[in-house]
This record gives sequence, structure tokens and C-alpha cells, in this order.
Amino acid sequence: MSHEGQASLEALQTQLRQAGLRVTAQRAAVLRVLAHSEEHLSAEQIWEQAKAYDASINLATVYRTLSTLKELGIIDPRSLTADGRRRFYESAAKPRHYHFTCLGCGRVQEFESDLLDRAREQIARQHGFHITTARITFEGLCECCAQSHSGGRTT
Amino acid sequence: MSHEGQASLEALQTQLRQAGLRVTAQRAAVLRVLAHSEEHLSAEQIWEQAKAYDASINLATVYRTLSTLKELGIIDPRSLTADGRRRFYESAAKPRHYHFTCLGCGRVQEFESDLLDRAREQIARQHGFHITTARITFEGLCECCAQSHSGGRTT
DNA sequence: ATTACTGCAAAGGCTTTGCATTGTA
DNA sequence: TACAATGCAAAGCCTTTGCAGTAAT
Repeated sequence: MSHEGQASLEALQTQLRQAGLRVTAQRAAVLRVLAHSEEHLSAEQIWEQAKAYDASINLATVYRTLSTLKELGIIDPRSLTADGRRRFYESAAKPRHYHFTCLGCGRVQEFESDLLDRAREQIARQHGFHITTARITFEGLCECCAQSHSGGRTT
Repeated sequence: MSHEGQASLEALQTQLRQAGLRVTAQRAAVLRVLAHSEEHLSAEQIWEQAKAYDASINLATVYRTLSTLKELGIIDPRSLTADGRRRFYESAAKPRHYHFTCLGCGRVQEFESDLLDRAREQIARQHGFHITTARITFEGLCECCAQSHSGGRTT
């Protein structure tokens, strides 16, 4: 029932228990939201969806759960907006990839890049950096939006 | 008197006037701070330093000025911290470069990277993106801090 | 029965904004 | 003299936290 490439709900709950943490209805609700989504959800979006599983779940609890899941290495928070204020969460199990946010349609596209991977390694080597985090995000217009913005539609 | 590669104070003030904006004591103060600094300053740091030129300058004014200067293409705000909450400002006149923040000593190192430049172009080409902003930042331990953390000093 | 976890509400960090006042052009 | 720009204080946005009550093991 779960999407490919994503840890099953039970596996995640087991991981919680093995860490000595309790599997509460709230945590299960957040895990279910994350397990069923391929998207990049904000804490508030996760909250909204989690209410379907636990109607009384509180936003503060969502934040605390997300923090816990990050600690466990289950999810990764990402800064995808220009101001970098809001964070979006995605599965940490995903293979290394990067994000492009279209300012026209708002869609976030994921892609891989060998060149980017190699650049990161080269930079670490050249400067002696021990890189623990690389925050790499692109913004602009996607192919579709660039066309409609530059050309204008013929109607 | 001004640092190399940096627009002179008068040039910047002229740019303000040409945009139909007034050169107030507060704006001059912020410009002077920016003109004399090679660093990445937060709004609050700029505020502190600007007080030397205009003791009564208000933080809100600093923010408004920074916003104006960004609009004019004079400065660029950067997210250099992990949480991305705070912004640091640097001259937009600098040649393209990237940042590495050391979590040990807190220092920010700038560097250039051909590979990163090429990756960015390749990504745009491959996916049809019209990239307007690339936010690329690295974090970890610099060479110096990595050594002292791993080895420990012999004393 | 413990004690980790939650809800609630308040605070915290950074930035923006409304409005009366100041000061540049 | 206009009207742009400022100071002040309040609000806004997202996230974190203190505390008393609740529930998982």
C-alpha cells in the first residue's frame, strides 16, 4: 500500500520503539502523512493532513514530532522558498537530489546532477572542508512558465 | 579610501538619487557600513555599525534601507545559517562565488567553483529551467577545526 | 505506576508595517 | 512646501518552549 522507495509505516514505528520512543496516535498520524506523500510538505500542511488521522493533533506536536523524526534520520527539512523562512520536509531515504522551484507555477521539481555531486566533492577536497550539509536550491521559471511569460499566448 | 572592487560611496549615493530616492543620513550610514566591510553582516550588525555614523538610526530603517538597496541591485541577501532564518548582506558587485560556513569556528569562507558554475548551466539546459536564483551554501568543519576536533590537541 | 508525550498558550527570533512626525529636494 | 523617509511600537510569520494534564509502556 505504501509508495515505492518509502519505508513502511510499521518499519518506521518499529524504529521509533527501538529508539525508546513511544508510538502515540499523533506520531502515527504524522508518519502516515509522510508515508503517503511524495511531496514537500510544510509543518502546517502536515498538520492539516494529520488531522484526518488524529483530529485533535496540535501544531506544536507536529513540530516536535518532525524534530524527533529528523533526529532519527527519517526526514530532512529543506528550505525551498526565497526567504528561507518556512521549511519543507521530505523523506531522508530519497537518493541525493536537488530542487528547482518555479516562481511561476510554484511547482517544485526534483532532479539529480552528477556535476553538482562532483562539484561538492571537489570543493571539499580543494579547501579541506569537511562538509556536513550542502544546501543547494534553484529558483526561476520552468520551461512551461518561461514560454507563457516571454511569448504571451496568442488569444 | 574604499576597498578594491567596491563601488565608492559617492557612486552609490548618485545611484540612489538617480533612482529618485533621497540620500538621508540613515541611508548614507548604511552605505558607509557596507562600503567599509568585506564581511557578511546581518541587519542587526549593520545597525550596530551604522550607529557610529548616525547614532539615532532605527533598526526598522536599516531593514527598509537594505530592502531598497536590494531593489537597486546594490546588495544581495544570503542565507548562511542552517535554519536560514537570519539573512546576511553582501555587495552584489562581487563576482560569482559560494560560501562555506564552519560550524566549529563560525567563520564564513568564500570560494569560486567552475564545476558549480557549469553544473548550474547544465541543469538549466537539461531541464529547460530559466534559473534566476541559485542558493548554494555549504556547512561543516573547516580544515583547521576538523583537525582539532578529530585528533584532539596533545596538551 | 511511571514518566514520556501532548495541548495550550505564551514567547522567541527575525523581519515587516501603520502611522504620526521629520527632513530632503 | 510637498511628500518621501524615519522612529516607534505593534504585528506577522514560523518555530520553540513551559507547564499542567494525559496516556503509552
